[in-house]
Amino acid sequence: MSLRHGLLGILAEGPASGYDLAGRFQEVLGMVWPAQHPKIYAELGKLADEGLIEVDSVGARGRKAYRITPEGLAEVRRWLTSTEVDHTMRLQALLRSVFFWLMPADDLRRHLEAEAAYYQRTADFYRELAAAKDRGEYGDSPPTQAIRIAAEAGIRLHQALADWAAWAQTAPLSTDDDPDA
Amino acid sequence: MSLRHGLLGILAEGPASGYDLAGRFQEVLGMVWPAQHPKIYAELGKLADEGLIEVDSVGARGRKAYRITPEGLAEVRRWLTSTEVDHTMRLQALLRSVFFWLMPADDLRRHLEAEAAYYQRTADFYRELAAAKDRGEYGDSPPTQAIRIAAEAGIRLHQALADWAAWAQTAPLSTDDDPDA
DNA sequence: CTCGAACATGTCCTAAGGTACATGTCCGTT
DNA sequence: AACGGACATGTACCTTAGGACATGTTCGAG
Repeated sequence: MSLRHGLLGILAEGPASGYDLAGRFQEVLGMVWPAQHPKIYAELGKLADEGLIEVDSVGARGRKAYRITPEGLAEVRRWLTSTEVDHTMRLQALLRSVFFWLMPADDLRRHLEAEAAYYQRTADFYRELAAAKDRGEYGDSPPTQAIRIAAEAGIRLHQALADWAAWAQTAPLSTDDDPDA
Repeated sequence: MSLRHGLLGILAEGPASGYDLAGRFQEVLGMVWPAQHPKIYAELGKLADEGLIEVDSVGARGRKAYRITPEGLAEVRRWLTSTEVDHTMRLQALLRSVFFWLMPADDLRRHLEAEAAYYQRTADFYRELAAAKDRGEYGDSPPTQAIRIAAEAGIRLHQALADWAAWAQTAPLSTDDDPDA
């Protein structure tokens, strides 16, 4: 249940509406923790019921901005410092790699090339994000510095996968070329 | 819905029981695609209903070994070659890093050290696995070669995270040292 | 022969995630 | 004045994941 803490963490930066939060999860956070607006609105309702957040203001078009409460701030801090990190890494690309031997050699080559290109693109995206932060385009507030650190992980992870996909094309593997079996 | 394809892929290597599959998912696959036995038994039932696998033999202690059918094999191949890769990378450690600025500096330092140690350990685990494969301890059948490739990804990803955690300790970050707020 | 560990399969319930559906507002352009 | 796009919030439903519970068997060690 990390979504609630993700929401609390973003709200710790300042008040935001469900729509705002959905946007944030879409752009940057979405690559590391996808969340759709229905889940977000539902979770915000629960957090408000529990007193971890409260309505800050109601604006035009029914916009409801939430503000984190002291209890909510304490809860994110507790999560960050006192709970075990879940190291689960569900990567479909890696699951697929276990079954590469079932792919015709030609399809596999194309697949690895596409994968390498995708990961390289994504690594470059994070590289650009990091560069923009380093140029000071987003200021240097603590939240911005933290996102810079997260971006570095994005760069390193995706570059590692891009290099891996390139390496995999040179690795020995007898593929099963007969699709009729 | 990758679990079904994960099961089909393992069964493509040869007949296995739900218990066997749970074991396989626990050891190696578990790090990339966790699955508990209740899910596995349920999915095996569905796969059998759809004719993608069938009961191969019933042994002692109610052991039911399943065998992949030609339709099942075609389905894994279809999944591998004709479906889009889901690049979602849900990493709690990365989500947390976005909120590092909320952690007291001392807790953060300890946290990053523990994280670095964990990732280094895991990278070394995959390194040992890869070395064993390279020494030929598991033969050199196509499935073994594929697992060697997957292990390489495990090494690179976890090493990247270990290096990142070490780097993060040197990155500029004004943390919020006041837990009462 | 007894007992514990590993073998072996399953049900049930809850939580979490994802898609589709549904509704209404405000603003800028044509 | 009409319309489209971005803003904004929600409900309903279905699938997937995970933990708790439940049951019975075989085998080896003491």
